[in-house]
Amino acid sequence: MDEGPGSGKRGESLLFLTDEQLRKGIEAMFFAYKGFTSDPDRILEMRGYGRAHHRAIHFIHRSHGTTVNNLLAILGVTKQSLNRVLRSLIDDGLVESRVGSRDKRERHLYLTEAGLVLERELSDAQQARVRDAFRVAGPQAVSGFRTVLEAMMDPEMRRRYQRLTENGQ
Amino acid sequence: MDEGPGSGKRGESLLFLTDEQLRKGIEAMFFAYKGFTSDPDRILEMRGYGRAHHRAIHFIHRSHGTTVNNLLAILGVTKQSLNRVLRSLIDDGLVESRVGSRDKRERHLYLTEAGLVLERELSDAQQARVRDAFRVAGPQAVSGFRTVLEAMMDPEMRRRYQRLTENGQ
DNA sequence: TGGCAATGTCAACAAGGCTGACATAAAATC
DNA sequence: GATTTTATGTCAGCCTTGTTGACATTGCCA
Repeated sequence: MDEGPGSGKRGESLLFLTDEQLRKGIEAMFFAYKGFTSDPDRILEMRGYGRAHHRAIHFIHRSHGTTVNNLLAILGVTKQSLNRVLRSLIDDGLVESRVGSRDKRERHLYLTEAGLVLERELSDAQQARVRDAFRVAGPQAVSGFRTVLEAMMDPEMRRRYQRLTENGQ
Repeated sequence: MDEGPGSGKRGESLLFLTDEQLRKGIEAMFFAYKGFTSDPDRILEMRGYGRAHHRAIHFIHRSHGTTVNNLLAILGVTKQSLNRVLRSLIDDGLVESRVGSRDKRERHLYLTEAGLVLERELSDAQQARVRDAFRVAGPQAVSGFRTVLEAMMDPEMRRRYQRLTENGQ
């Protein structure tokens, strides 16, 4: 390793900020994210869906009646990209799109009964893995895990995340 | 929330395993991973590369002279998929492929000077974000972060991760 | 009434996964 | 020494999911 920025030990209490420690963290993110998505991916595949469908289902479930625009902002994709996914979910009867009552331009999105069933299935699979990991790691580690992840988000996404998690606390 | 598996409080010390806590963890992974990759992605885009190129560059740098087969196992993709990426990196003079001396069927992969430059650029961008997050969160949180991520990996990937991180400790 | 906002849709393109098939060279094995 | 297996590369085609650009509809609002 060369002496790039952040190399070496800058102080007795900063040993966790060496290049080597940072690299471990980076690689841990890579490998963990793979595991994180692998269980739901297997379920989605059987239905002919992909990760994008899971994300849409998750956040529609999370915020019943959310608008398309809001969903776009949370997911951070283009409307054309989201629309493709949403179309298939609506056509398959997993998501319902209702015209807004206050503002009739808006569409409010809800999971149907069938949508809730799939959501539960995906959620169970993903939660099982996260729960096991949390249990093995313990409460203190989990707290640290969340703290670091939050610090890693883009400010705009952090705001959205915090807004999502503060209700339902 | 319904009473799915893992719902509710099972004991005074298990409040961190409620569905709500798990969901926060899941959403934190989603939002954090976005931030985690956004800085390198911007650099890659200027060169006409994508995430797959970054991953290849990272692990070739990490393990100088690794074989194609080894890289395939670490990345968890097909050889056709990796080959496409590797081809462009070799053609662009960022990666060198040398015939193995012991086993001449194998190709050993190395970053060239130009490859090292790009690696450093990508690495600096990603490390800057992770370093800031680590610094803000503190050593204890970082330790918990790594513990949870490790517990979240597939066993096979965890073994690979640990093998990678134990040398160069 | 005119303009802006929310949504949907068509078309085209790119990245990066995948499968299947086939080729070559070298190692390993019988 | 002949055969099989391994490591790699490559062609072709398919899928998901992201992108841009253009355009239409509807409805809110000033």
